Amino acid sequence: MRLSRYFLPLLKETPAEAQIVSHRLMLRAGLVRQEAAGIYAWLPLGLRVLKKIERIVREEMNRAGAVEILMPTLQPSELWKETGRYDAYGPEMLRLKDRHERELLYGPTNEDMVTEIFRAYVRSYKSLPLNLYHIQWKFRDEVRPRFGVMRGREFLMKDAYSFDLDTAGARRSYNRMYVAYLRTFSRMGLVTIPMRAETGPIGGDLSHEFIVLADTGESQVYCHKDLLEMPVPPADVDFDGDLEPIVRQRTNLYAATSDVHDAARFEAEVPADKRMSARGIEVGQIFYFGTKYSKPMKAVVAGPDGKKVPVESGSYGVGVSRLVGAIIEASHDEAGIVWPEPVAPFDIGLVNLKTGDAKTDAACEGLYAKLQAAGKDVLYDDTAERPGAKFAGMDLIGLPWQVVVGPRGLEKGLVEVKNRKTGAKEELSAEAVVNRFAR
RNA sequence: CGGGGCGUGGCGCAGCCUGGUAGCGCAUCUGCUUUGGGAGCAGAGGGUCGCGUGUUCGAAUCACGCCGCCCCGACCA
Repeated sequence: MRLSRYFLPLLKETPAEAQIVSHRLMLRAGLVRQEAAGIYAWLPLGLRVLKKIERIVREEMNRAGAVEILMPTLQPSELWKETGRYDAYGPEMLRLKDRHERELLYGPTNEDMVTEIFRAYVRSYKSLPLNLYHIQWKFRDEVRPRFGVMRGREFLMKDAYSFDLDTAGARRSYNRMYVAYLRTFSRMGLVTIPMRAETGPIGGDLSHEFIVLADTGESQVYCHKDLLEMPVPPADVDFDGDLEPIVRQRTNLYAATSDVHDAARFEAEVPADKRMSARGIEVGQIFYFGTKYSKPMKAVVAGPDGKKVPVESGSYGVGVSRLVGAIIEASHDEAGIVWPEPVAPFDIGLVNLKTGDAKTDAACEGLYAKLQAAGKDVLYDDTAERPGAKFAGMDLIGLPWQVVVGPRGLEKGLVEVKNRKTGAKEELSAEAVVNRFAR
């Protein structure tokens, strides 16, 4: 992408409303624009990140055997009345009426609807286990939206729902999501710790929150330090096999959010030098809730004995839009964002220090073409800005690599490659740069 | 929902207390000079001060009402 033809509104000054660093940087780097409290428009650069995160989530869900669907944002009130949640959910649910005075709601979650879909088609235990997920916008009319996209009212969430014949099966489904989440967040460059958590209004009796440690996090968490060093399950982990050892390796160690924290147990179970208390951002949560929805909604299947039983379910959420903020909280410096490569909006920022200079332009065009041919996403700054402004802009938007081309280096036949994260710079020939990034 | 704060060119702010019809920096546009870490000079355009009502000869400024946004707390992916 040529910057001169792109839409990248960078802000030199920080908008007054933004308090935390990820929000400030998202506004300054032109990722999002706030349209109302907790409601954001995604600008080109932010959308690219959102899509990359979404893709990783999708790949790992599919790997774990979940099946993607897409449910609507608007739902009829009837489903929610069946489960009793229409009244129970309260003012956080946005309710509206269509022209025929029919009651609709903007979905804050989808247990009711997915259970309706399940019961409409599935009759036998032979169709189980089943895990249906979608990635869709949600709306929760939070009393107090804040922290930019970290606590928006409208947000993009991946929500998965598992269906099993019995509790043992449900436990296996839960474990699959547990392991899938470890992989998902790790691929985004995040260190997450699964923590025992309260189940909240969703219901159920087994739940873990996946927490990214960050000083600005909303949750106070307590855990065993070794959880930070746990190996991430490999890509070829067998999701049809026994995942219990992987899960237990972690759940054996103390980890809890403040809601369920037990100080006495913490001190008894964790040696003093291994105790860690910190702030964290919740980026995902998994629940097992059994027959909470299948019973009232009569989502039943015939078991091997021919008897109909309500299915055992769980739900599994990932805050996709929240992750954009969470990743920035976990990865930035004074100059701006430092994107982990897998979620960076572009792989490489190509900086032309002197547009209009024939040799510099030619060298840049050559690199731009070859790097793209090598499969890299390149943002080519071909604008007439001054070098200083270009450097500052590139650092702000945080692309992992900067390739800097100017007359001074070209005299020696060299261009500069800078690693945004380490700040390390090296001078290479244009050819060597292409080879560096070619796979 | 309780408490606090803010709303003035695109952005960041001053002016408000002590009413007299709007100012600064950045950005934008033009020209010249610059060009390896957010350039310099000269010039130009752009706002009737969130909305409404009231007080007053006169309201960005005072009063009342409304709307929007932010922060702290309780609640949540």
